[in-house]
Amino acid sequence: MRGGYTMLFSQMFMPTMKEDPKEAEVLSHRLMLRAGFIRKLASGIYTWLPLGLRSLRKVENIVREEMNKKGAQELLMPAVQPKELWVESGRWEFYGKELLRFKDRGDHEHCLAPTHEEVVTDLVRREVRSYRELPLILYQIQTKFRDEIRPRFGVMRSREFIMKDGYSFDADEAGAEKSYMAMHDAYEQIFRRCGLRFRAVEADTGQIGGSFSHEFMVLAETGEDIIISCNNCGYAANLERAEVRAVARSITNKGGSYRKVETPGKKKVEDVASFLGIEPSKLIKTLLYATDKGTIGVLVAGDREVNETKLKNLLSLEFLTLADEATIEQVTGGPLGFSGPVGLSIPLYADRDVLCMEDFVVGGNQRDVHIIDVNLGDFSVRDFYDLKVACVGDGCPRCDGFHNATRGIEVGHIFKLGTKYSKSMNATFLDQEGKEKHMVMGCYGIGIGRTVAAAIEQNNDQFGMMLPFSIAPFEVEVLPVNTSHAESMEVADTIYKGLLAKGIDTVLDDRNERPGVKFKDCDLIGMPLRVAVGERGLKEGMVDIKLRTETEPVRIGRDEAIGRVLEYVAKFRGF
RNA sequence: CGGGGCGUGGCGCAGCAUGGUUUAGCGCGCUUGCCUUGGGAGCAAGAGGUCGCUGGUUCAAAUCCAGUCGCCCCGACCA
Repeated sequence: MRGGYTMLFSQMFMPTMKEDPKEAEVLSHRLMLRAGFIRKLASGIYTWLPLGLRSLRKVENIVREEMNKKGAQELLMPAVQPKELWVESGRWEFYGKELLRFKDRGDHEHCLAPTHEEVVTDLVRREVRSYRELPLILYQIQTKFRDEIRPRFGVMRSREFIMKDGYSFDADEAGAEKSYMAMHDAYEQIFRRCGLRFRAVEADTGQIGGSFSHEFMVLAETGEDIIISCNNCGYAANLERAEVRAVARSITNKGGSYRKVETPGKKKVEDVASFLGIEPSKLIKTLLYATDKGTIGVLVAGDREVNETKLKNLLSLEFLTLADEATIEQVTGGPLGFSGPVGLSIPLYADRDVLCMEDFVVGGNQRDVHIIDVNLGDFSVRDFYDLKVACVGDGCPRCDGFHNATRGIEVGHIFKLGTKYSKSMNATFLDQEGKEKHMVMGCYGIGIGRTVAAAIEQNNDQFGMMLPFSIAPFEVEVLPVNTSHAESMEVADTIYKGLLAKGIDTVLDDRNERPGVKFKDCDLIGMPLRVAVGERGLKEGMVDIKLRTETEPVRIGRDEAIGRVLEYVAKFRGF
């Protein structure tokens, strides 16, 4: 039996654990270790064991099917890539330490690929000459490596990971949008079929520009990302992207009545506010940033944070960081913690909240001094923009609703690249008029392993995993309660073989273990459907069928078991 | 990279402040036998650790000191 298709637990390599391993913090990680899905080799580097691999493959196949349905074609690109391509795209320099670099014996520099824009663009530019060959969507399912700052949560954020990455090449913007929408559609199908509760949210497009980027977020308390969504309309975005509705200015106070007050040693907003006996929202924070376009100042309400992504995009900045103390003193004349807009000569950008503030407090640009009763007429800013980090309760930019916040796990990201890579790497084609044009690209990623982990994170109970039929390692487990009871084994074997013959992904727990051990393992691994065959039931010719999601089994005649299982599978497997 | 913590049989831990009664211990797991079989049983007998590594202090180091490696957790990246 060994070496063949092993669907007998007695012969399967499935090291389950009764106790929680110390290294695991989040639930999915713990369960994946306990259920024998994965084992760690090194920080952020994991082996997928047979059970886990079965789930991983099922996700992969769902991805393949849905990608293929959209006309995308699978290929497989190298993980080791020469430096030259990355220099050409400009990313050898920009990618940073996440890009693992090394030299081969000939002293040539290479990297372990974290993503494949360079290679796929190089491939396509060599082979595609004509608009007739476009559009083209290529994808692969392949191991990537990113030397993450801090790997954690097991396979959720690992350094080596399996990713589906796809790339579209179109002749024009309209085509690129079509490809993008096709991928968006495919992703919806993929995550739906994986049984995930998810949401596609708008994401930042950053330096690449363009207006299209969505992240597919699996909703989970332990998610690392924050999703802002409207309680009224369909608007949803990640935190760095989330916009806030503009509010009309209702203040007419022209100012001119401000005065300085002593605020000895009060640098933080909270300290100043409590010292003056006012709410932090009555203050305006003046933050100085060092940028590639010089030092700038940003004004935001005292109780809010500046969204640096918004700021970066607004001013098309390459580089943005908070100014150091020396710069602050030089620009404002006062120390850190006492900066204010009054009298400053650097460019000031204000959050729109400031428009609705009156008689507020700002720093006095000198030690231990703040200014109170300040109004908009008392200083000048370039303009007012949406610059703050969105919060629960903020107004939706699209309707009259308000923002909610939830946590999510990013399992997919689709991105309109435009001509960033086709320009830097000169990927062109001849259009209908014989003119040379740059291809318009998109890229589309799915973390395959992360998707498995996210599904577990979202589907579990105190006993273990509760994966859906579509991605559980097996669909059905036949569990003979006592393997030394001949009739039990006979009936179990008949049902097991009968289900296999019907194309049901079935496993037989034929281990000579005590019942408790087998039931616990079955629950831990989260077999969607369990058929328990025991001496007791058989006395009446019955076996027990139980869905993992139900608490009580259904007792049914032994000869009807296969038929009933087929009904369940038909109902829940779907697709 | 900064801050915190941990490295002791396969897993989870105790022992370490106050070096020597410890032949380094416990639970789970593992092996063998008996027994048991509808929710991680019971009894008995076993196997398995140069206490992360290197160096130092000492008559004596799991225990003290230094260095080093690995891992985990909290903050800056991304699928």
